[in-house]
Amino acid sequence: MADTSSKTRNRILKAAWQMLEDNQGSGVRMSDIAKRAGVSRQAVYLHFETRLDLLVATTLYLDEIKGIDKRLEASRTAPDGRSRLTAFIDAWGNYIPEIYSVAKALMTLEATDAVAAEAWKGRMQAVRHGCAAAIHALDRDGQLSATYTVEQATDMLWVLLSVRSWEQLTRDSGWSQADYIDHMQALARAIFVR
Amino acid sequence: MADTSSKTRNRILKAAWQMLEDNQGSGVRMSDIAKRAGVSRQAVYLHFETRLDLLVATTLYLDEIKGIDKRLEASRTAPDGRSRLTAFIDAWGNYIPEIYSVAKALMTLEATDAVAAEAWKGRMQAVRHGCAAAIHALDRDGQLSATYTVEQATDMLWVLLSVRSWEQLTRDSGWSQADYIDHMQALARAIFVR
DNA sequence: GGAATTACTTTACATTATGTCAAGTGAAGG
DNA sequence: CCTTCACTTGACATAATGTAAAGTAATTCC
Repeated sequence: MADTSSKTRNRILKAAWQMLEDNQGSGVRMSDIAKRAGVSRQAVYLHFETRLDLLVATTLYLDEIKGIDKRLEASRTAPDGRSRLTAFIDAWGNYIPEIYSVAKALMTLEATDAVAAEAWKGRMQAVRHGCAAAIHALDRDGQLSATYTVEQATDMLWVLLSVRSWEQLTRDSGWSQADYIDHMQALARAIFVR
Repeated sequence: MADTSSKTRNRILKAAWQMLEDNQGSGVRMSDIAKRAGVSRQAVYLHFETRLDLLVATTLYLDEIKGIDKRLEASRTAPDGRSRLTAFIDAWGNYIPEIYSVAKALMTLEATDAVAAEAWKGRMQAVRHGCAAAIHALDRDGQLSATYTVEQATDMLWVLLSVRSWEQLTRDSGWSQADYIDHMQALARAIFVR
């Protein structure tokens, strides 16, 4: 069954997620996932051609489970650019820790595998679109700081809200999640809002 | 000869550097480096215990060749905190592209190898010290924005000046090196200088 | 009720890069 | 002449991904 809805397929996805969560996204092998799902290693390959395919499918699975679309919608319906920016940072910034482990595994592949790099890039483009939408909203309100073009502001916001930046601040520098959100919101308002 | 100054050892380091530069830090094997250096693969292991050791040695080799210490000195002798911050961003920010390929190879290992993670962390701590020094100078002048503690400002500057952030802006978003430097300097002044 | 299909298991193997091991070579130096 | 040093040569261990082929047990179809 190459279908996207199969009991086994879902068990594998859940196992992959849990396994990555337990190990913070590193050192998880196909055989570990298979074992956790209670199937043979080959069964995994029956549902996912490669490890990369499985990881990508796991991020999509998480997006669905976690209802990220709905959560991002709050920022889309914000009354003005400024509050939209704040809401977007809240929604995306708080989603990062929930997907971090799976994202980490994908980022690890990214470095050595060109196909994985493309896949990760695609996923991150979605975030960039969110950034762009927030900046555009600000611009439409005539509230975007003159220091930045729409393009530049989008790029900068995208970097600030990257998984890597989140990782460095919360993991390496020990910031709490609340501090991260608060500071990012304050920083974004300080530099982007006129 | 386990010495740090040996003709062959230096040839290997140079070959590693060139090879990584040519391939942007990915897909470079020990055998490729050996071939380029004109020695056997085993000769490389005679001088460097592991691939990680070789990569770390290559970054140190680059630091020396490029004279990074001297270049960072300019920021240390700046007359005031504000100019010190600007000078530091100029020095470090312009050093990143010169070491990027080697750094990339190290960052790739970082994801899977705990020892590599430690090594990379150590190298990045040096950058953090530079950030801390610049922020401290600003603070001594009574010029640090009230929005940040010294600690927080250091962490934030460290993220902004991380290799990952540079990578995303210049590689993924297509910023020129000059744009990167200018914007980082302007941003840092805007948020950190009172 | 027998045949075919489906989903999965089991076992074995190819691949690729790192790192180890042991024996050999050729030149420099006492 | 003999030893030591720096390096070479070739073989092997390891670890994980991915492939291949044959087998099994349950369901479905006629």
